[in-house]
Amino acid sequence: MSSSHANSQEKKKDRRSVREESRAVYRQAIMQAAIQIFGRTGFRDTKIADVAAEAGVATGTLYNYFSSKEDIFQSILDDGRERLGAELELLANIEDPLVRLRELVRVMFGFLEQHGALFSIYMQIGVNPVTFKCEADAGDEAFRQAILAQITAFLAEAGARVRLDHPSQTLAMALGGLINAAILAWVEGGCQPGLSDQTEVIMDLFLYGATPR
Amino acid sequence: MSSSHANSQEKKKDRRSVREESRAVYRQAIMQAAIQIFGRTGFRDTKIADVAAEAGVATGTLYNYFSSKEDIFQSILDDGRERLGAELELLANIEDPLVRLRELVRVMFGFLEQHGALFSIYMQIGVNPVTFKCEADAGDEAFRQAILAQITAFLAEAGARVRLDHPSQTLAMALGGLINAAILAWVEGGCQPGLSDQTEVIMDLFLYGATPR
Amino acid sequence: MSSSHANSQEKKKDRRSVREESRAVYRQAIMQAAIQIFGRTGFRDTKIADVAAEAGVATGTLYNYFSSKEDIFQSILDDGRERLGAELELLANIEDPLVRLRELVRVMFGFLEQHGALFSIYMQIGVNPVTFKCEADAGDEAFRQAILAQITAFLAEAGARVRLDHPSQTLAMALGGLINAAILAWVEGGCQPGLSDQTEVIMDLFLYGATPR
Amino acid sequence: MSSSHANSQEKKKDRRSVREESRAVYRQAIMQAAIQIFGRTGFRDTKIADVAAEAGVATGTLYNYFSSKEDIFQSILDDGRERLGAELELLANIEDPLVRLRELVRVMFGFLEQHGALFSIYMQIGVNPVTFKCEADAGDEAFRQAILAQITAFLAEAGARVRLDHPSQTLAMALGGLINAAILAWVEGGCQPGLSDQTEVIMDLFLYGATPR
DNA sequence: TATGAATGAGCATTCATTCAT
DNA sequence: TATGAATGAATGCTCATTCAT
Repeated sequence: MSSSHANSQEKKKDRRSVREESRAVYRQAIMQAAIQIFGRTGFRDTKIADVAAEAGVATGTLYNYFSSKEDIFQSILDDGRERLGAELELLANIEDPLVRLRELVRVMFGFLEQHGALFSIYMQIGVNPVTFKCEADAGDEAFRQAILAQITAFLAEAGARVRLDHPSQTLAMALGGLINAAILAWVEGGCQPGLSDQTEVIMDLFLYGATPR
Repeated sequence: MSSSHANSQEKKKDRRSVREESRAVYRQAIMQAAIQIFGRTGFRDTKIADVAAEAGVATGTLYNYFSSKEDIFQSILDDGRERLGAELELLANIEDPLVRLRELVRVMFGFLEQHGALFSIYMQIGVNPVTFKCEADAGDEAFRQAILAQITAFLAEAGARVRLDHPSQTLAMALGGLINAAILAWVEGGCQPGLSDQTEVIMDLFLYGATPR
Repeated sequence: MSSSHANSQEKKKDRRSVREESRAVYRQAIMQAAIQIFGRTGFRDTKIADVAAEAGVATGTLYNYFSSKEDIFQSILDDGRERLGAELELLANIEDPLVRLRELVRVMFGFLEQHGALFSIYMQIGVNPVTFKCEADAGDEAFRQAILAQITAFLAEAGARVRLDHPSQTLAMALGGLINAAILAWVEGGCQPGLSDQTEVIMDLFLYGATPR
Repeated sequence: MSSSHANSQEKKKDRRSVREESRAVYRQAIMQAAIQIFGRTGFRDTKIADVAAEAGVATGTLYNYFSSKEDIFQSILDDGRERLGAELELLANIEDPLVRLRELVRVMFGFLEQHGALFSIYMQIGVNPVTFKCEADAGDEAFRQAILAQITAFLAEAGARVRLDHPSQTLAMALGGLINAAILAWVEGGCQPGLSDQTEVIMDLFLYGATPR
């Protein structure tokens, strides 16, 4: 009897965990599909039906996992931020601030290479603060600012090893621009592998400029 | 009689030119209105009715001057490109390629300051080649490339006055990134006057980098 | 010239009044159609598309005249209330309160005979205070109460000509019940002409009861 | 062995009757829950999920006991009719037809007081023969008619003790209207206890009318 | 048999475009 | 040619029902 009881409990647990796992799997599948479609078509032009089709589920199913089209979009952004944020946190161990800066660039490039489609979602809001309205970009703008703040802090920590006749913010903005330019070129080139290799080039131009020494 | 005939012809001409002028005035009014609304609301979220209201005409009237919502949008872009292109052509007179480069930056910044609302239209397509689909961005991407090509040419013309261990395209891309960064910061700051003043800063960072000499 | 000017003004006026008239015609046509369909199908089961079809217009057209499905429903109720209210006001001239009461019954019966379909709309909210929730019934419940209040007042004015061992409100409630019963029977009988003829019967039963004198 | 056999048969019986009892318990629980929710929200606005939640079962379970949402609704009505019918049958013992009539009113009032929520379900179809369409109201309309027929019969049985210048049906209809009015007032007053006390008032007004003797 | 997630038909509303005046 | 009302296709979301576990 006790075994049967234990068994029943076990089954319940199993069922629950199976269900939870299944939920996670569905959520991920939907988000992956949505990343593809949003990335390809843009938020407004994406039809929920298309996302469902890409995910291989019925439209109604989406609403068992997300409350609305916007919720899906937000969840993708949040998820991406979380992942990138986690990767960036690992940089804290690096002693030298300029090395840390270089690795930050490398991490971002690596992240984009891994999550190409996700990136174009970011493009829809991150690069264009004017177009995309309040609802959706709040969190993301904060994230952009957070990265810029980190770059600024690294530069400040570098002290006299970088120029002091421009404020750290200005230098950070410049590096941000160079990173974006590399990304843009990479996207235009069709997202071919090798973005990470641009790290050295970007850092070289950032640190030493276009003039020969 | 001949005078009367001449008169009649003149009248016809007048009438025709008056009509043409009137058409041009309407077109301009509609485009101005559309720039405001598109800039404020984004392409997809803009309603034709709002553009018409802003322009002070009936919705049907728009379709006497433009064939569709997209046509209006495209016309705005073409118009802007034409104007900026004309301003950039004036640079040809400048001898020194690096001075020419600096003035190119200044011209772009000046243009943006003058056409703030127009700029955010550009944002909707120019900065994000991924999102905005084929129909609309063809012309604009070409324009972007044209500017980059010009920058590249200027840099090539500068010969050994710039580093030769990176291809001119790479340097051009870097300058493009710095320009974009400055623009982005300007927009985030609320498009306050003074963007042109960033020309020196951008060129300084581009040419000499972040490392003290 | 002045004549031409006057003419132009006239035309404008004409156009405006024609337009206003046209608007009114459309509104009425849509409301009539909606009365039919709501009456036949009930609020929830009525599809906007059906109303539009019945009215002979496109679905979008409805929204040029009403802001929502509920707005159409409300407008029908308001309109009906207004008409019935106007008819009831004419009773004020009648001296004898009991005659006035009888004529009130006759007016209500006559109104229903004229607006049969409209009646079943009333049924959807008026008779069932429990089911139909807050949004829609506020105005109508108030109207019901207003009529009951009027009946109550007439009875009070009748003084000792009616029984004083029950409060006027109770008597009014009873008369209301008799009216409703007659209406119900009339509806069940297929809304055949002759409802007004029930006035005397209802008043007779109300005043003298079921017991022979 | 035979005992074991008998035992086994007994067990089967037990098991079956246990199962049947269990089925009945579930059915009742679901119907009770549905009465609450339907009464609160109305048929169309009630979600099966809400009924299931109120009943404390899964949505799928409902469909093991009822074939559809409408089936649940119908079952509630049938059940209520059955119960009320049973109570009304007890009146048969009463000799005097007018006393029987009075007790019929009392039984109905008592039934409503006991089954308040059920009542508002009745309201959704019983009082409004126009709105609620054929599928659902057939049974109920029949029941309404059955009650009216009973009232009519009682009145006919009363012979000259009631007025003969109106057909019994008309008198029955009048009493039905008075009953409804009392119910309506009771509902509007929030279903406070004491509805049964209205029996005397209703009968008094029905029998003697509003005119003092 | 209970479960609860998947299903997908159904529907109110929007808005670019057309067209009669 | 200007007008602005009519048009109707398009789409996000709901929820009764089914079904695999």
